[in-house]
Amino acid sequence: MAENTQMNERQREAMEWTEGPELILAGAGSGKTRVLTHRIAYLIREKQVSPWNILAITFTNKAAAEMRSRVDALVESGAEAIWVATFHASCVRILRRFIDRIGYDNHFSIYDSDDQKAAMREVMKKLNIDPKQLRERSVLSAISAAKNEMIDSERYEREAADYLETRIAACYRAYQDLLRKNNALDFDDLLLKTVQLFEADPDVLAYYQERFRYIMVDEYQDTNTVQFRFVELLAKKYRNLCVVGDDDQSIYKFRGANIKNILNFEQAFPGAKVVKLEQNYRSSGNILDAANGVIQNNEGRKDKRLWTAAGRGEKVQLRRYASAAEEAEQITEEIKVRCQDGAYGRFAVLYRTNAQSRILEERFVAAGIPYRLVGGVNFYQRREIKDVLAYLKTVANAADDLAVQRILNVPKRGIGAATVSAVGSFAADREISFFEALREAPASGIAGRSSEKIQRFLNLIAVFRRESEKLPIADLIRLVLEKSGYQEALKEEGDLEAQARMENIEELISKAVDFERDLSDVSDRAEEGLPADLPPLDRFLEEVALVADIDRAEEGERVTLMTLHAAKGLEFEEVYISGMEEGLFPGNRSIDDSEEMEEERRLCYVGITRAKQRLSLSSAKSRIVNGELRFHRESPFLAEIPEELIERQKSARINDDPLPASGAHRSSSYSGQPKPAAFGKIFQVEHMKTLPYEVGDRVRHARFGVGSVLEIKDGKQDFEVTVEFDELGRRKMLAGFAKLEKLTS
DNA sequence: TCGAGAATTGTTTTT
DNA sequence: CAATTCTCGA
Repeated sequence: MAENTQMNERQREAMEWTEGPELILAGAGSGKTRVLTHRIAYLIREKQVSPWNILAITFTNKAAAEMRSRVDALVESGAEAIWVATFHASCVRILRRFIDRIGYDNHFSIYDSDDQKAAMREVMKKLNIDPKQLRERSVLSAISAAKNEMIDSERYEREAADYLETRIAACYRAYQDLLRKNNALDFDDLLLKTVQLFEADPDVLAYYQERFRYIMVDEYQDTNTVQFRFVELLAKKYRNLCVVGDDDQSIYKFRGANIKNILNFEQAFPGAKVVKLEQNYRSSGNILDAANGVIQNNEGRKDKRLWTAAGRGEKVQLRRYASAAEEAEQITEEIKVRCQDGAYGRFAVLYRTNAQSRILEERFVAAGIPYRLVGGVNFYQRREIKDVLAYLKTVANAADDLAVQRILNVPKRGIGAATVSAVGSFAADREISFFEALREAPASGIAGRSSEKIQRFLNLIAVFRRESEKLPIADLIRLVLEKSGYQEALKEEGDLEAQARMENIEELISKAVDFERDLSDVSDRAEEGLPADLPPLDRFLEEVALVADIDRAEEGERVTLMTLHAAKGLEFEEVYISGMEEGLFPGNRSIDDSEEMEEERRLCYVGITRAKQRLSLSSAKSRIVNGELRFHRESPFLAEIPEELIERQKSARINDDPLPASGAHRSSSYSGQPKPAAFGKIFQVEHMKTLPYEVGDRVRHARFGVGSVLEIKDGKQDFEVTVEFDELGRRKMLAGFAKLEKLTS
């Protein structure tokens, strides 16, 4: 929505209420970000509030960045002083400064989910718990749930009701000890420790209460109990708390989001002003009514109904296909037909699970339609990136045993599991860190034959540490790659995958360059009187820990492919939601649980309301899930859309054999059956015969620049394309990975 | 100690 | 189906 259009009455009312608690119930597409940003500008301009006293909290980095730039555009001066950050980033900032007050070291590492898994594995080994009996995953999620509810390990132990919980309690305690020993916090700890800090140290709390006199929280329906407490504590003194949310868009229950936070806001903050934003500026009437039709089946929601001044628009398209392959093919085809002007950015294809993206991607590549895949495997989770980061972490925080262990034998140095466990138990005996144990190992003969190799490793790290003092991070990474032999090992592998890894590392390096440039630009920390002693490397690692994905340049017009969750907060002219099937969306687990069903329904509501002009919902009669062919009926949500809004089409390829009755078996899996001959034959992708370019074409690569295609070879999974780049010379790459763009000139 | 091949296992969704 | 873990031979 354009920033300069007039605000409607409700929006203005919400904006102008600045003193005391306020709940803004902002339906999808009702302009809530607009209200928030204008409210900030209003506080500063009309109410003479210092930007310094404003805190705006979001959930995602994307949302924070978006809000930041819109506020910057609106506020003429002093905008940098406004704190706009995610919950996690805010907490890190506070903890870096004050966590020593509750007995931690300010230089803590932040563990991501992989680190957590590794830590838990170690814990369970130590406690002699069979990982088959009790999965580390489920222990971790139990711990996470506990932390979200602010239950520490002691209390968990006390309240453990059965044997299983007792075991988990033991893991919890040991896990927490391990993190503590490694000087690390996990994501949940960031919030929990901040709240504990506030509760333990009135001075710190008072400092931040005074600082943040005006607090705004976006996506309030997604807050969990710790987050609520965090906000509640901060707002306690001035009570200028404004939360914006939509209970119908609460889709993160699995992550501890407590929908009661929004439903009971008025009880928690008596005298709260409540404003409902119900006018939708995004979708056409039919789409909006479809959304309303679905969501009204949920109970226990705040009463509201979105309306629009726009016309009916096109009807909602409902499609039924014979197979997931056909679905993907038809969606691709339709987009191609509907997009004559090449403005592919208008389209998005949404789905329930990331696994569904692959089949779509294949078709997009085959059709030569540019697309952008959001989510999936995080950039920072890739092996090579984690390896490099582990080197950096080792340099920055030698107490981070996990990082040290990760790189000790990467690349291969002939230091194996036997040595690691010997050094590990040596470290445990002496109560020293793994790294220190490594240092002493050669002398005390612990490591035996590996002593020399360990010594070489230690020297390597010592060099890095020395150099890290004076080198920019990017150069340090290059040094690590070279001296550690990592680069050479990759080169030796020599295949395209190795090259892709190298490219990713290059991307990390350029990220580091950007980071340090930004750092020298404006340092918002400096003016806050933060001890400037936090070295750039530490800050870089911190940033990287809190950012899920690298923001790849969004150059060019591309169709967006992403999960429904990732789509929240976005909008597109035309939206395709694929896989509208019972058993997939809603998932099998949700079907006999009404709370889960409501969550899925909200997710469906979120998906529908992303569409501005045209919405297409499709399902496939058969689809391969986890390697087995499954048959699904249409999602029950489709039946909740009023018939008169719908335009239906059914694939001619569907035969009308009835599907088995629903209650018969919960998973309608037919895995044992022989495949009908029709499958595979008809839908076989004729091996991506169509790349959008051919030999001799001029193409552009996101980073390598412009070049000419020399050769296209039919590889195992993808085409191998050789390009002669003008600047960088000859490179071989996978077509799917390199995403080359044909130049028309 | 390491790599290749076999076996097994799993799914939501993410800061 | 694909990613991870396991097992075994060298």
